[in-house]
Amino acid sequence: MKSGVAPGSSDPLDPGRRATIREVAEAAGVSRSTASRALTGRGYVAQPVRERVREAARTLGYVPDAMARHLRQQASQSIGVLVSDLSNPFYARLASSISQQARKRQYTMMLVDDGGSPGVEVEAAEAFVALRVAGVIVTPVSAEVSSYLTRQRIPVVEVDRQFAAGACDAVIVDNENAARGVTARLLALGHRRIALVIDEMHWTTGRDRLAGYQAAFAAARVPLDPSLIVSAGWDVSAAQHEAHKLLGGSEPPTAVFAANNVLAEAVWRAAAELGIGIPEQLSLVSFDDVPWMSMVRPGVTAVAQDAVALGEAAISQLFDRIQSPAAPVRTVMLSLTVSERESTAPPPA
Amino acid sequence: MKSGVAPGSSDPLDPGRRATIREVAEAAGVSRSTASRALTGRGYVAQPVRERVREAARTLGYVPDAMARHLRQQASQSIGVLVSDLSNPFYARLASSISQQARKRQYTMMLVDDGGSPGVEVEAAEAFVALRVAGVIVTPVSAEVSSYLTRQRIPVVEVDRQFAAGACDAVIVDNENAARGVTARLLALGHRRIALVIDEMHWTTGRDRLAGYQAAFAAARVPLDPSLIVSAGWDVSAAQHEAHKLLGGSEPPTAVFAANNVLAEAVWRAAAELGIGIPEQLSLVSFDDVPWMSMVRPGVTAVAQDAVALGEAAISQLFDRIQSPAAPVRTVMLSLTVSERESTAPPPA
DNA sequence: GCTCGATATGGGATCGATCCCATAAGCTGA
DNA sequence: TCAGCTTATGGGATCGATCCCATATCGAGC
Repeated sequence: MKSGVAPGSSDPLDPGRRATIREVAEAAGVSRSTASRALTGRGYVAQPVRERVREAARTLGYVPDAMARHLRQQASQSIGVLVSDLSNPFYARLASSISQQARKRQYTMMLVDDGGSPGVEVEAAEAFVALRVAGVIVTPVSAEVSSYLTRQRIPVVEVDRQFAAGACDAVIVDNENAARGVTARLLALGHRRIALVIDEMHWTTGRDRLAGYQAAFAAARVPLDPSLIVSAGWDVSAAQHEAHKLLGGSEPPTAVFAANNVLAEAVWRAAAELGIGIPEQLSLVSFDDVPWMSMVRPGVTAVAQDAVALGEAAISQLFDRIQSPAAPVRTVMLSLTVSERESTAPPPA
Repeated sequence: MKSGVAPGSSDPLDPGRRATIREVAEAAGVSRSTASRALTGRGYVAQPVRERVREAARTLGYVPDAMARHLRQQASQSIGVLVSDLSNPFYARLASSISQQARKRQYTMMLVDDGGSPGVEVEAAEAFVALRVAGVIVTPVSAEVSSYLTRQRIPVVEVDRQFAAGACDAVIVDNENAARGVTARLLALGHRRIALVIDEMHWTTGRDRLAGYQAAFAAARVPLDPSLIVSAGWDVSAAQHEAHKLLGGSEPPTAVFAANNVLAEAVWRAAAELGIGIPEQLSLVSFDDVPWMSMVRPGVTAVAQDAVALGEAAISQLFDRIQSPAAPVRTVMLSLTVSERESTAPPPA
């Protein structure tokens, strides 16, 4: 009668400490090796023994220690995900989609909301390295993350934005085409003073949306007033202030193309404050379709990014990379659709 | 000249494998023990030695293996978080808040979106146990999770909903009071046919919101028509169908209290479809204030839950519990405020 | 001179699971 | 009868970091 545990423990699921495989093996009367084979299903184990071990594990409430397993196997079953702002519905849907896909593949997800800060981003990447994650999906805010993780031999996929073009995989959307499309639509309606409200213009997202906007003007041979390109920053309220200035100015635009959902919200609110009627006095188009755009009246026409598809593409790309680390780097570009609503009309006469 | 690595490796940050503490120690000409002490800062190390070791670690791009460390220390630096639906802004803000707080405390967050499925929830809990997380924060959909994790001696905090009252810590909001308050407001405006559109009525959230609704009727001595309590399920479109039936029926309500933001959205869309004017023909109040409610016209009056405060309270509760596992179980209840907007008015004459 | 304490370092054991290898039994076929 | 194969099991070694303990040196105090 081997003992040593607390006296009178009635519940087998009530150990002072958690059960280890050694205890499972002892309970089943086999060695740790056999117990391990029985539970993982790798290697020879006689049928009755396998069942005895499984039964013992169940009784003891045994849950294998993932740390120990991964340490031995030098590979973990989790992926790291790094997004800019979880409270933005776009990133939330992206994260949700990635979480679901990861679970399907029996991986767990480490998620960090870096709040758009490069410092936090790199810090989180270091934590991922320490945890030896199998791979990382990131919506980058600097070139540092991907290069650091690549140096550390950890597969990375950049999503939405791309900083390390050619150096690591990426899944992005066709920003330029979509931006050109909606801008062209506004031009075709007769608008000439079309403002672009944007956050930044150096990363792929901003750069390409800007490029599409400019390309549409060029194709229509319409001169472009550079003062209509407004850099409005990240914060909703700051952006709202900028939008207020733009719309309330002496020579306001007749249409606005907002480069993301936060900026569209800012423009919408600013227009409401100023009592500017949409679409009679101002046409509005957004990049990134989120629920409120189909709830307000008039509904806001928006370029729809399928965040779920984006997440799925990213994770499938990541697992391809994990499987074949030496395969050539790939950039996947998803095309976009436009959700046509009622926020556009010809400019006021 | 000890060697063995790939020939001609020029970049010190380009190892075939990742550097271990053994290699750092060798590079600095000390033992592993000393290197460990130098890096963790625990125990005696002479100043020059400490600097030599740190320098060697930097040069080699050394990142300690969290698995190995936690295996040895029998404690991990990560927490598990389990939410019902990341694409719902309420859970997204909650997760975002928890992520930020965890990072501040040098913990990483494992996040799972269980999609409201009890099966997935338990599965995720098992993964958390396997990873030996320091604690778990969960918006539970069954009593199983908390009891399982508690049995496994893992600190749990239930947030938003409470299943294991008295058995584990919880952070919830004062659902009953808030529900009674807004219902009373509608009654005071003269409404008698006030519908409650709700998802479930057995968990704390649903039960208490229902109780508050009923209490308001009782206090006002107004009889309550049970057919006005509509169970509309989880899905937006299904809920929209239910709302459509309710509002389009022969004896429609003059006011609706929607028990969460998804249901409010469904009611809002259904009213729009049917051309029912808010607030002239129908007053609407929501539980859980989300951005679109302040963007649509009229704005929707809503009970505001501060998801950020909820997350902060949950995580501080969790760390208290981690520090003192034997402390008495606590339930924290946060009070709520009402965002008064324009979606309510006296009933049509 | 010797003990005592503080400073400083290294050697091995340890955490829990896996996996290579040794061993052995049972069976087939030459 | 024995080699050669399959089936089945157990005994260490291993992953990487930590930490207890042994050891060593130095200076101070008696």
